[in-house]
Amino acid sequence: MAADTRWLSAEEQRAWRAYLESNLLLFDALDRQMQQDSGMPHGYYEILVRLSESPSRAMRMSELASTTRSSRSRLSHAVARLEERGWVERLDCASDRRGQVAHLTDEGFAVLEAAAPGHVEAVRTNMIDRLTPEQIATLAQIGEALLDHLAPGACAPD
Amino acid sequence: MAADTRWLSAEEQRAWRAYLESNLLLFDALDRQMQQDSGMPHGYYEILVRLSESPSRAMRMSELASTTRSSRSRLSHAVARLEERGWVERLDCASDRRGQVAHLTDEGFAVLEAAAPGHVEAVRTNMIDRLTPEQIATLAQIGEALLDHLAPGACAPD
DNA sequence: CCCTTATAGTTGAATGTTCAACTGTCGCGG
DNA sequence: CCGCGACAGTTGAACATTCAACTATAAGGG
Repeated sequence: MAADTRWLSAEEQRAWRAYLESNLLLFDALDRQMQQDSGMPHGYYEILVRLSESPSRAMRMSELASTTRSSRSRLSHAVARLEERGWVERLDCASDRRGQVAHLTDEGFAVLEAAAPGHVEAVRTNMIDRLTPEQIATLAQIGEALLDHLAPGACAPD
Repeated sequence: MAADTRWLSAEEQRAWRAYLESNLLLFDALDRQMQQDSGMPHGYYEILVRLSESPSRAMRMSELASTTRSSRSRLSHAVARLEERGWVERLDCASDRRGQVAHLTDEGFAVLEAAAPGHVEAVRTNMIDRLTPEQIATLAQIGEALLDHLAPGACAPD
C-alpha cells in the first residue's frame, strides 16, 4: 500500500512547506507576544474572546470546546488555570446537572480588553498587512474549504 | 495606544478565523495520524525528513533547528528522544568542538520510509485534495510572503 | 596569554497538551 | 423504576515545549 502513494508534486510541496513553516513562525510569534504582554498562551486568549462574544459572557463547556476547536480535556485544564487567576468562573448548569458553565468575570473581561490591541497588532504585523486583499480573500476560502472537511457538522447557526 | 487600534475588518476577521480554526484542526489531524501510525509527533517526523534530505543524512544541531523552525532547546530535547529510540545519533563535530551533528540512523531512515506514505496521504486528504490548483498556488505565495517577514535572513541558498 | 563577548548546545523547572480512565447524570427501553 | 448506553466533564500520568540558567568552546582584542 506504500507502493502507490500519491506523492506531492513540486508545486504542492512548495505550498505545503511554505504553509507549514510560516505557520510555525507565525504562531510562535503570536504566542510569544501574548505570553509576554498578557501572561497567557494564545489559546487561552481565544477562550476569553469566545466567552466575551456570548451575550451572557458565559458558555457551556462543550460548546466552548467546540467553538475553540479544542478537546474537552484541554479546555477543562485551561479553564481551571483561568479560574485560578480569577478570569473565569465555573457555575453549575441549571438545566443539566452534568453541565458546567464557564463565565467570564469582570476581571477576565478587563484582561481581555487590555490584551486585544496588542494581539490585533501582532496579527496585522505578522500576517494581514503582509497580504493583498486578494490573498486574504483566497485565504478565507481556503480555510473554509478545509473546515468543511475537518469540522464534522460545525458552523452551528448559533 | 489602545485607542487607535486598527481592528480587523469583517473580511479580515473572516479570513483570520478560518485560517486559525482550520489550522488547529488540520494539525490536530496530522499529529494524531503520525502519533498513532508511527508513535511520534508530527514535528519529530519533520526532523527526520530534514535529516534524510541531507546528502550525509546528518546536520549540525543549529542548522537543523533553523530549517525545522524550532528553538535550540526544543530541538535538543527532541533529538534526545529520537536518540533514545535509536532513530538518530549525536556525534561530535570535527571542526568545532562545541558542535554536535545529528545523524539519521538506518533504523531511523526505515521508520521515516514507513511513516511517509501515511503522512502524505493525510496531507492530501485533509488539505491538498480539498483545494484547487489556483488556491494551492496562492497558498504558496501567502506562505512565502509571511516567511519573508517572519524569517530573519532565511532561505539559505544552500 | 588573559580577558571579554559571542556562539553551540544542554539542562531542569514550570507550563501546556494528550490520552485513557474515571465520576456522575441523562434518557430511554422494558 | 431498573438497567444500560450515551453524554458532560474532570483527573492524573506521560509527554512536549518554553524559559532561563548553565557549560564549554570560539574569536577577537589588549
